This record gives sequence, C-alpha cells and structure tokens, in this order.
Amino acid sequence: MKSNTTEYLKQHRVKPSFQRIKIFDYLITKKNHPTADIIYKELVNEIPTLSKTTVYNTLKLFVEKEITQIINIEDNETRFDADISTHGHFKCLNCNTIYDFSFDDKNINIFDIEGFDKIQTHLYIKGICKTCKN
Amino acid sequence: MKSNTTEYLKQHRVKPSFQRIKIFDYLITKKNHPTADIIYKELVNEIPTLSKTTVYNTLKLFVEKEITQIINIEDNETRFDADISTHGHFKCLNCNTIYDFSFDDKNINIFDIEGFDKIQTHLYIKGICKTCKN
DNA sequence: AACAAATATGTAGTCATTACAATTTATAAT
DNA sequence: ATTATAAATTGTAATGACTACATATTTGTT
Repeated sequence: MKSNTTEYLKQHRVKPSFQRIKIFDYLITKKNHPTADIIYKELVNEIPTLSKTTVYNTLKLFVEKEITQIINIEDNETRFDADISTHGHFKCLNCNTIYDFSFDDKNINIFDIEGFDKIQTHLYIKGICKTCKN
Repeated sequence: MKSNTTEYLKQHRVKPSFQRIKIFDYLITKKNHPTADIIYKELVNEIPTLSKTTVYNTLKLFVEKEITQIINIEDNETRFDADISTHGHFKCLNCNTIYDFSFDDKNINIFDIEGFDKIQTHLYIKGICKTCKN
C-alpha cells in the first residue's frame, strides 16, 4: 500500500525514498514551519541513522521541485513549509509561534513595479497573537 | 556645522559617532539594501581603521533604535534599509537588484489573524524586472 | 547474483555573525 | 588642562548554520 505522500512526491519528480517520505510527512502533518535542525532532532528518534546532511539535501530538493517553500520571517533562521499555496505568515514576538493566514492579493495596490513579472510573493507580519494578548 | 544625519541620530537616541554617521549616510544615500559585508568593503576605503564588528554592532543598534529595518528577501543574506517607511521589496531573479515599491496595505484583505496586534509588515516579491525582460 | 545508478551518511570546511577582551576615544569633574 | 570614568571601536577567537565531498548503503536492472 502506497501512501499519498509517495504518490505526491512521484508526481513532482522526487523519488520517494524512506527519508524523503518521512521528512515530507513531518512537514505536511505538523505544519509547524520548522528549521532543518528541528526536523532532524525530531526524526532522528524515529530514524536513528538519519544524517543532518540528508535533511538539508532533501529540503533543498523539495524547494527545487517546488513542493516546499522557504520562510524567511526571521533573519537568523531558515524555515520550511510544505504548503505551497500563496499565504502569509505571522510571527508572534512573544511566544514565537508562526501562524498561517490567507490574504487576497488581488486587492493589494502595488506601485512602482508595473510591468515586472511577479513570480513569488511573501507576506510576513510580526506582532502579538491573540493568545498572548490575554 | 552639523549634518542632518547627526541630528537624526540624536533624535533617535543614537550617539552620533564618526563611524555611525558614515554607515547611516551610506545606507540613506545609496539606497542599495546592502549586506553588512558590502557596507564594510565600501567604507573601509574611506575609513581604513574600520572594523567589521563595528559595522555589525552599528547595524544592530540602528535596528534596535528603529532607524533601520532588516530585509530578509533571500535566506542566505541579511540586508539593511534605512528607509523605515512601510514599503515592499522586489528582487529580480535575473540581475539580483532589489527594488523598492510602495503598496497600500489598507486594501489587503487578511483572514485568520483577526484580533492579532500587527507591528511590522514585510512584503517581498521575487520575479523578473522590466529591464531584464527586454 | 552482479552490476550500475541513485541516495544517504559522516567528516571536514566555509562563511556570516557574535562573544569577548583590549584599545582608543569621548565626556565630565576637579 | 589633567585625571577619572564611561562609551565606542577594534581584533581575535568562537559559534553555528549550511555545504562540499568522499564513502557507504540502498535500489533497480539485467
């Protein structure tokens, strides 16, 4: 029996090795926008032979094949998200949680770059989340 | 005679040392969104005793005092901008130039984070600029 | 089973950034 | 002005994320 992830990876020209499936499943089920190091530390419990290099290689491959996007909301850490739909990220400056949010980019008026081809859009907002306000 | 920069730094509780004035002037006149290394390499010609640590310390101070913002459009490099007005950044994937653009954030419909306090907004767009399209 | 190709692993290295101690410069008081 | 004190700058060493590369393992094919 093949998992959904196996099929999804194949469809995007990524050979579904054991490690790749585990890393992709981690991203898509946890939805926690982890760093490479967080992924490694969690999965090494399950896969004791896992190498950090494999985590980096795999994430790089996922980004190339466009099944994962990089989140640069903080300058000292690279985070990853397997949800590649256009959506924004909110980081709470108090609890450091990163929330997803959706936005309607048809309603953004953008000036000064008319006639530019826009390939990727990233919207990051920082502030204090509702939970931390109380 | 005191420069505008001297007064501006004082107003924002930054003691206007020689190095700080030079670094701030570099940012505000060049408007080139440089990395710390770019600033160092350019200014060391003018100030031979300049230390890279000073550049880092100074930029960190400027960010704390909110007279400079960090640009994280690319995950492997931290860039700086002394224009702290809310504006977006476009990076051309061909020529690597970073363009400023303005946007009207009143017209963005944002869902899922109602009731969150929004302190900082960063809008990054990547693509191909008009010059490179021709 | 034997071979070739692709993946995974571990180590060593790179590079941006920071920590920290030592100088130098600026400020204030006598 | 001179000394004392604080602040800023500098240089070196350390950190930590990431990558290069060589080796080992796994997978697929004949």
